Amino acid sequence: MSNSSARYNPQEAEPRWQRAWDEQKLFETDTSNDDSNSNYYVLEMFPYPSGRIHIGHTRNYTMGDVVARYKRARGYNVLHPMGWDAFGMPAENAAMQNNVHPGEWTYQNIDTMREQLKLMGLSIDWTREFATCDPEYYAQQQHLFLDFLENDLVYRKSSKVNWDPVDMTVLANEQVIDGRGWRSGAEVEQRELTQWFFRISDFSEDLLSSLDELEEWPEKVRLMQRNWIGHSRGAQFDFEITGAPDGFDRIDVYTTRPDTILGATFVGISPDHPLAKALEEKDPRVKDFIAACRKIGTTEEAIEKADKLGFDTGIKAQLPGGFVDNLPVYIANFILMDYGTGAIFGCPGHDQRDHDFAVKYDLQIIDVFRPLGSDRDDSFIMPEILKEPYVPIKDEKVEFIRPARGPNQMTGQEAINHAIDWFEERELGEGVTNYRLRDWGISRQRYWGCPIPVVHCEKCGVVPAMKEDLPIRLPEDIDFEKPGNPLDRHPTWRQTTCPSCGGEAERETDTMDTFVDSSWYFARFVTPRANNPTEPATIDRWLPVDQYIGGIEHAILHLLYSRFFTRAMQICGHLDLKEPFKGLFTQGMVVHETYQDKAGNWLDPKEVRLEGHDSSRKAYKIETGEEVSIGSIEKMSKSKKNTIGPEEITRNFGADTARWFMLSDSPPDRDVEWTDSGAEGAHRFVQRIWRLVDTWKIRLIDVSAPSQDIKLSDDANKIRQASHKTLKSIGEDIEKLAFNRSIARVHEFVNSLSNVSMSDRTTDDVASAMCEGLDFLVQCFAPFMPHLAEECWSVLGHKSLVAAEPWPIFSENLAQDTAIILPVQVNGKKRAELSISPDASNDEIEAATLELDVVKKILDGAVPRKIIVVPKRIVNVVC
RNA sequence: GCGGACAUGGCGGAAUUGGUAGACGCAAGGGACUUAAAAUCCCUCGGCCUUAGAGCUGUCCGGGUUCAAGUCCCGGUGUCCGCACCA
Repeated sequence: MSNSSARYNPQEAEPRWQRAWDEQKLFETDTSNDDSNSNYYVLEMFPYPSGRIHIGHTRNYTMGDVVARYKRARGYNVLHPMGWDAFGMPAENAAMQNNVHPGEWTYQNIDTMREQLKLMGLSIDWTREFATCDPEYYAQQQHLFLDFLENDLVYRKSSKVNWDPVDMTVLANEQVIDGRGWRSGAEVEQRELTQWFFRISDFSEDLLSSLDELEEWPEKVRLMQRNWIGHSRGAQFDFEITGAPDGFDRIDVYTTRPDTILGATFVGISPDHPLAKALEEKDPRVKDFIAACRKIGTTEEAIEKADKLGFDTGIKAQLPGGFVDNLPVYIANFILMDYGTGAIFGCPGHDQRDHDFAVKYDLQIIDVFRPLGSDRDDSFIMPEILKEPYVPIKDEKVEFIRPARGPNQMTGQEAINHAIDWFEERELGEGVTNYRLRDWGISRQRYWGCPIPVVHCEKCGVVPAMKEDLPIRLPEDIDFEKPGNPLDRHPTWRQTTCPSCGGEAERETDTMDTFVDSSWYFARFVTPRANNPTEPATIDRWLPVDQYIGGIEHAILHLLYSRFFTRAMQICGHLDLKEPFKGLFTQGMVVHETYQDKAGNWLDPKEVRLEGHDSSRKAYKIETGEEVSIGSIEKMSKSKKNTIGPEEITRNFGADTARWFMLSDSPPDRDVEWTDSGAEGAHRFVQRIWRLVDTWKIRLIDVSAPSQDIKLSDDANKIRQASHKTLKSIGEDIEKLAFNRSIARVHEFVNSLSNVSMSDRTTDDVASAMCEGLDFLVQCFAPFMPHLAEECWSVLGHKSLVAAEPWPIFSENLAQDTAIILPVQVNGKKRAELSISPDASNDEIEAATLELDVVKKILDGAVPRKIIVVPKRIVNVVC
């Protein structure tokens, strides 16, 4: 069966070993054990079934697979599942374009992609597979929704929402990027709709402060989440107002700079502020102004260009006690209703935006503090004098000129705290913490999503579905002829009875945001067929996920939602922890060169022939011979045609080569450039290992690895030292996910084993050390190239599967060198090397150093001032 | 504007966290084997040099600390990323 030819044939061997693993059910995990210390959960972000696996997926899953196989060898009970994030717009788009049911399209894609993934030889427990569009899964999600409803974690409100006019659905704030829909790219409009919201903002403080404990997360992701949650500390207080409509006698404002209150020269309110709305009804000019504000788009460009617009309402504001007085109240387009109170005071002396506004509307500019050492005089300063606002950096000390006369110095932060105290002492206002994070709107006006399990009853209002009625299934017979939500116009699906009164009622036709589906799937994998969302007895032995791996693009949305969901599930008793992912790793993308012809059309790498190298490289279109330009290296994308399919690589070189190449060279968190020569190089290495093993197999038939206590010849000992050293460093590097370094160590090990010549004169102890060395080698690269490893393992005479073997036992003693080489510096410059026993004392090293010819020559009889010996590192002679 | 990260040969990147800079790989050049090609094996591969040496120089630029700096400190430059009318 195994081929004994000089070349390894992955096309033949890979499926054979995949079958062997399957037959032994090697990767099926028993989650019911009660020894949670030996459990290890490694998970890669599950894919959307778009149709084909792309190379980026492959890199992601290979990383997880290396960890899974390594941890399994280290004796852990490893859980490594796979599923499908299967609801979403593309299925509906396909339905509209090709007249195919979204479900059919999705499940066909899943079948294709599962086959593609299986070619990679991943150690996945496929018995746990599910798709989020399986009714069995979304039934449990509906169950969670009802629990959330009971625990007041979800609510309904009418609000202005982001409406994507192309996808014809609502988007969460997180899904609006530069004012455009994250999927469609269409400019988002504002609409008033009644929507379901998850109370994520109630958890702002916890979500923020717990980030500090996520030590195995990249600092970058934690920082992005910190910024997104957006903590700010300030003061909230009321202005009294005069001249306003009945019922309005004060304006509540929020500020992070209460220390500038004495420089306030106007008050501004949002066009959506209740007071603005009241004024709008009485005064057509206000109505016109507000309409003008709404017209301005929310895109970045629009905001950049937009002028600061203000409308003087004629109302005057003052702080009780007369500290500031007679401030004009403006409606201003730059004030957001959903941050703080929707109203501010303006201090043009110390804020750029307020300054712009003041200049435009000719308002007073007053400064409150100035840089230390400034000799400006203590007086009101008009716009022409204070051309720029003075905005000190946070820790900068400033000198206050109001209210105190004379020196009054403190840093910005001290001043803010001081001002909050000032407000509180006078009972004018209070310190308030604000967050940027808004509640998560989850209603989507789409078909292909999880139905929200509630009904609308004329008599009883909004009534939750009964848990025994779950799942509320999506109807199969749907019509995609018209845009919008097909559930809305389905002839019968909406009609139901009210669970409360039994009368006629209508189903909710909105479905849940697909980010809900991915917010708890990791928990479901532990007991994927349970009759409840989780099995509390089992789940806490497996969560949190020990190592989660995925793209940085999910740094905010998915990872923040999952953290919220875990907390919400804890409140509902489905599990008992707050943080779902203990270790997080964000992997880089696979990128490729781009090619473009004269007309600007992108070309597939397969259509291009390359010539020359370095700066004289040229590319030609194979079909026409026309020279085409070589563009930048970019993320693989269909639009730029610079994609390479995983099958293509598997067909040419086998899965192991692809796996090896994608983890070589580039550190896993950085992008890796796919190049043909790199892939060929990886394949050459596969064959090189095969030759090494194949060469030695005959000689090793009657030999076994040397036992620990046996003394070996120097040659044999060197091999044994290299084996144990390599074993250690590869293990450490895999633990750190430094796959590129592990791979370099494997290369070095192969280089050194290849230097051992096999001849008739090879002694038995060398052969014995080689026996151990080759076993170690195969086990070390097995997590990376599992098929080749099995083939080598079997050729080396083992009856077992290497995938089921424990990691070899490392011995510190055997890794110990008999002599080490110390670099010798004189005045910090390397001049010589010293070969010496590793346990030589510093005195012995000093003495040996001074005996070196080079050192003697340089010293020329002089006595060195100092000799620095760093054990096992370096010697430096100072003279 | 605010916040953050990074900068090492022709290229991707190592460097035990202050201790031999350039591991390992890719590309390139030379040689061996072969009728030839592929495959394989061996050698060279940061720069400089009328002194080819255990020589000088060299990790974005300019300073500093240290016996010793790619690594630490101060000041610049450049690139990339996140957020952004957030009061």
